[in-house]
Amino acid sequence: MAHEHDTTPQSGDADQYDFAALQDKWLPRWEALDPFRAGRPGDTRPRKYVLDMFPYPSGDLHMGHAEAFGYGDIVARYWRQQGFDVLHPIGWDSFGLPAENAAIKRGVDPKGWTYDNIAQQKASFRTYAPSFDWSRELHTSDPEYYTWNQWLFLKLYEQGIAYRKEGQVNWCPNDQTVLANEQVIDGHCERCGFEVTKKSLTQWYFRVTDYADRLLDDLNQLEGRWPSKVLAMQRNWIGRSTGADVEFEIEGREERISVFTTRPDTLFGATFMVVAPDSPLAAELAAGAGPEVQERFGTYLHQVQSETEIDRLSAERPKTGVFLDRYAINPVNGERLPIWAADYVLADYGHGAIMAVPAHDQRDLDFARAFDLPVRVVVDTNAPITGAIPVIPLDEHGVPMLPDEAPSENPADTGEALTGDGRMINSGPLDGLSKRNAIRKAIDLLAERGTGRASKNYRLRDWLISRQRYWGTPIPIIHCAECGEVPVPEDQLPVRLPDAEGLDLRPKGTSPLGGADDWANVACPKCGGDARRDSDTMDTFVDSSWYYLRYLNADDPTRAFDPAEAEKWAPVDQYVGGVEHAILHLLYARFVTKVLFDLGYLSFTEPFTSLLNQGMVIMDGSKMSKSKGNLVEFAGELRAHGTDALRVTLAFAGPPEDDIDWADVSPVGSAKFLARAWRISGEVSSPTDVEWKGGDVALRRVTHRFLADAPGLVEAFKFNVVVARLMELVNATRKAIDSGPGAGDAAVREAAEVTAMALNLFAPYTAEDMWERLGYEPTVALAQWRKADPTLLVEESVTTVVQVDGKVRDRLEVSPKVSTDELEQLARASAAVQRSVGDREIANVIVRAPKLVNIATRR
RNA sequence: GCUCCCGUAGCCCAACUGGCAGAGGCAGGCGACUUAAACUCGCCCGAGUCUGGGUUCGAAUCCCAGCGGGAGCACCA
Repeated sequence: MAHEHDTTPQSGDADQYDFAALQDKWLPRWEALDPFRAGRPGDTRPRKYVLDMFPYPSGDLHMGHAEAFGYGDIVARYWRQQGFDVLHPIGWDSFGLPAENAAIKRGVDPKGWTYDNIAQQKASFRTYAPSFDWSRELHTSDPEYYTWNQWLFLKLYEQGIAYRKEGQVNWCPNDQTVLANEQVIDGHCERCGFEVTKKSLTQWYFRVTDYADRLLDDLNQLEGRWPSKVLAMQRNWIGRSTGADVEFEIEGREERISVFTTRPDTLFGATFMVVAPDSPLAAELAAGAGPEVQERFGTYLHQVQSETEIDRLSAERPKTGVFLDRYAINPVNGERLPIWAADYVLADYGHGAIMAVPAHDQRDLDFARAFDLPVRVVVDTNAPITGAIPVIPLDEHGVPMLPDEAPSENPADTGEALTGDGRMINSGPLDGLSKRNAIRKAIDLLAERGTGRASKNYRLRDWLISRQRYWGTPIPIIHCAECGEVPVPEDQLPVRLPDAEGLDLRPKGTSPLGGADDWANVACPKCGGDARRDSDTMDTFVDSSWYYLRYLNADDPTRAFDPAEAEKWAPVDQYVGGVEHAILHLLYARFVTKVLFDLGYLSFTEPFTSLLNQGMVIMDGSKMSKSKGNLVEFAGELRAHGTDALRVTLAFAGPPEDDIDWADVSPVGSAKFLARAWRISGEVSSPTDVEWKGGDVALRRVTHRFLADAPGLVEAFKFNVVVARLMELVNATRKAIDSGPGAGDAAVREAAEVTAMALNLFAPYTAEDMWERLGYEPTVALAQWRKADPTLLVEESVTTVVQVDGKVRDRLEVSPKVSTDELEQLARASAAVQRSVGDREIANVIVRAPKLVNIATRR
């Protein structure tokens, strides 16, 4: 501070940070440079594939898009600066219901509506400046794309993975249409709010359940690379449970009935059997029981089927059911078990029938108490369990307690089923065993007698992919009266979607495509006779299940994707998107990837190596919505603050996976920071070839600490911390200019250059302009990340904290290379320490050189 | 009901995974520049980490219990 510097900013526009001018200036120049095209011939850089979940073209970008694409772009730009050829493509998930709904409501063409939206949204994207390789842009609604959906369908069909069956599907009685599971919100239709019911229809499915074990087990590979929340949700959704299938003889029936149970150890506690009322089995059993039972059952079934999802959602409601006047025989003890039909048993899980053990299952107990059925305890949950050896509990006199008098509470009285571990009682050969051992032994027993075996079941159901909708991929199947289902030959693909013109798109329970007779009536590819095309279209989740592969060769008209390109780029290194797709999309993409692996097209089994889920942008503590009047419009924010300030604000707000409350953040503050950084680039007065070594060491230390730390922070998605560290660097530079060595110092130029280079991740326009003002050619996006100088990372001296009994008593300035012994001597010599220790005896000295010494005294 | 995650300055968030609770921002205060204001620049103010136990030389960090908030699943045998 001994010398003076002229730090007065020059007046005039040259020193006014104007984000709009920067955007106008750089956008056309970048587009001319086209720096983000990946996979150029001869490019020898290592590769990275960074992918954002592609958007549905709703017309404009919103804050959620800004956040997600902003994060994806940080990662893409980062890897580019680390020397990678980065593939960062973009496309449009452009099939789907909103286009069709708009068409119905306003009488417009779904195609025109969709492509208009894309054009509009693309314009917003340009200003927001993500570093996309636009040359690979795809639209799932183009025949060039969906023809490969059809190809995929045919491959799955050949494998028996795509199949048609009749099943219970979600049905909206108001809209007269089938709904996907994801379109049922709390039992209501997401479009009209009507209560959803079930209807039996013949639909196309993909056999996801065949892959259940792999989908579950392979999640272990993703541990630590995917959010644990998503892994948990997928595990939960797949819901594997292990147990046994047990076969019961039925009086008056040839074949035995299988039930699935996770508790074969409690077989001796079974007191009745329950079948799902809406299963064929229930109908058959009732039919065999005489007219009175049949009538009772019919009434009950009718009642069950008229129930809405809402009713079924309530687990609290009382149990209902009817006795079928039939009996099953318990295979382990020959007991007669009455058979009931009750809707707490689901037709499509396990075998649609259960053995009821009311003493040890809460649902069975509730049912037993409602209908006064017997309850038999077979596990003494009060008995201590020691490893594999059963321990017989003693009573207060030291006498071993006999099994029959052991349990203290009777579930029939308390209403609480005993579900814990314990010692088997009243169970013949299983008596005395622990739960785990009893399960094993029960399965052995059943296997010996040929009445059961170990078994697994899943909560996961097969994927219903057919939709009675227009705006989707036509299913490439032809129905022939003679030949049945005939797949469209591959060389006749694509089956193009007919024009919407003249079709009635209103939902009426059948596919609009069925009304396009010219389109639907075709000759059977097999026999040449009259036949009709399948009129359903595919779930749009089929489109998104493999799109990451299409980007690799988006223009190739000869195949869905090139396995050689897949070998080069895939799997995706970094996937970014919303947690709302935690199950459906991600599960389907994982499934399709495994199928393609099995077919020999891919060499990997998981599509997305690492996953980042961004949180939501909220306002005033709650989700933004028009009705709440707390909407933050992306377009308005962009106009007010510009791309860079928005992107910095989103990156700086907190951990990316947390929700961002727009009321808590300050885009104005971000703009100030950017202006501050930008101004520095105009003040630097040293030449581009200045020697760094001559620069101010204190500032250089800050710069190089940043260079050393930022990569790890970016890779850990701690974008907020990187921005904070950049702010620190800018503050330090400002200080060096104003009250340090001044704007001409080499360290100031170095800091400004590093700031520009790093700001490229968050604020591309500001970074580029700084780069130019510092004397470089565009583009900073391709400038390589500087290596930190290790000699600048070690301090000349560090502060050692000296504690006595954990409390800080002194600080010592020492060399970072100080030895443990030396440091201990220094600490012991400290006057403050000696005063603090007093005359107490020193029990232990912990030295963590060079940072800390803790002296523990005997107390 | 079950499972998981999170509680740090007025607010948003850091803290090398056990070693000085503060990197950064917002808000607030003071000052410089200005006729004044805005802008800009500088300085300042700030919690002992939700509560109660435990482990440890040492706990925001690990363990147990509770309180508060959020998310997912919910008759899946």
